[in-house]
Amino acid sequence: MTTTDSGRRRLGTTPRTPAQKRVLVAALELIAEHGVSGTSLQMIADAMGVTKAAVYHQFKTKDEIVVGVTEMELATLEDAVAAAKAESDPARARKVLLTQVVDMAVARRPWVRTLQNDPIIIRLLGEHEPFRDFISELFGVLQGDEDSTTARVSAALFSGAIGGAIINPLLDDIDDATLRAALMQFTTRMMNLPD
Amino acid sequence: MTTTDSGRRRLGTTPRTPAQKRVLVAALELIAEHGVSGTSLQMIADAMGVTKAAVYHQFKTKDEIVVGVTEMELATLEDAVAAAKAESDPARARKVLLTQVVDMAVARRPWVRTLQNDPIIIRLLGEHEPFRDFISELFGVLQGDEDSTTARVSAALFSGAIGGAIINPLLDDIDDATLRAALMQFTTRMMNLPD
DNA sequence: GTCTATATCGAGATAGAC
DNA sequence: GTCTATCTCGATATAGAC
Repeated sequence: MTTTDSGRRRLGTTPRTPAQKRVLVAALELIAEHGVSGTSLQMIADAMGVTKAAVYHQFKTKDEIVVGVTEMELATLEDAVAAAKAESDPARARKVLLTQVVDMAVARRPWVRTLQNDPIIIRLLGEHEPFRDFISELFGVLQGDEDSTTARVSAALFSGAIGGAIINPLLDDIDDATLRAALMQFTTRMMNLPD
Repeated sequence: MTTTDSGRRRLGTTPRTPAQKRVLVAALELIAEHGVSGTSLQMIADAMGVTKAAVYHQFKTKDEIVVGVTEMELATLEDAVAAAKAESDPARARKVLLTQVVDMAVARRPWVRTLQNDPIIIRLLGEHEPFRDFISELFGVLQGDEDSTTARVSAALFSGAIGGAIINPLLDDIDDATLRAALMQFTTRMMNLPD
């Protein structure tokens, strides 16, 4: 199925040709490292071993590529949000979601920084409706459907700590498993979750 | 004086003409909003009401402007680091430093995101020796001079949480005082500091 | 689906007058 | 200290052949 329970169109269900997927994969890696503004179509084309014109044949504008890449990555969280919403207990729902978010963030360290901080992605997340809806749904679960200031600050601290810690050069030499464990311990303590 | 106890040259002591200061102030605001790559010299010139050539007369390259802006902002933390190092008790030293860092981060919300996440600033912080030395000194105090994995993860979580929370759109409508209090409560709990 | 070639624009940067 | 004018390069983007 391509729609969620709330009627929203699932992210990542846009049909893509193999050539389009190759563009998105190449663009993802470059954008994660250099940011959107720092990544040119020439760099993407070079990474693929083709010319700029070939890339333009797949996507009409650079914006479409950025949207495509963002959509592809956010899609990995769709299942986590769905699973969390299926839980009846809000605390357990948060636990389920947080575990998945931490896993995803650790597995994709470089991209998380860009997703959370690149000025162009930020603007995109605010202006592109499917992204807005998804983010809003995700943070809704994180806040446990209560709109207290404390809940919002906790959710923001959580996402900031994850995003910030994961890309801090201080932690470059810490392996994924250790980092994941430390982050889970931290988030569990911060957000008063069940073990 | 322009050197620290450890012999390092203090950041922010570079002599600047008034015209240079005007450039840095204009550049700071633009870079904070659009990132380094997203800020052109034309944008800086327009914001100042002069031409590009006038800007180039003050700084030979865009890189020098970026270095200048970064130096100017990091300089606001020099006093905090000095005060912290003057404390004999490591726990109290961290407390002093954290308080100042939180204050600075809250007061300069948009810039903190760029400082921590812009790819070009990141590279600069790693390559420009004065910046490397300062950052290293700052994190040294944060870690309390013990090199355990836990201390490093805590320091990284701290800086990530501050940076991430401060610019999260979720918290845009929370006033500075409330945000500062929430961050202090969080950091105190996270890093096992005295109240 | 990919190519060569090209158009157009804006970027960083410089020369020299005032 | 600022200006006009200009250079060069690389960016996004398009046209049309294979």
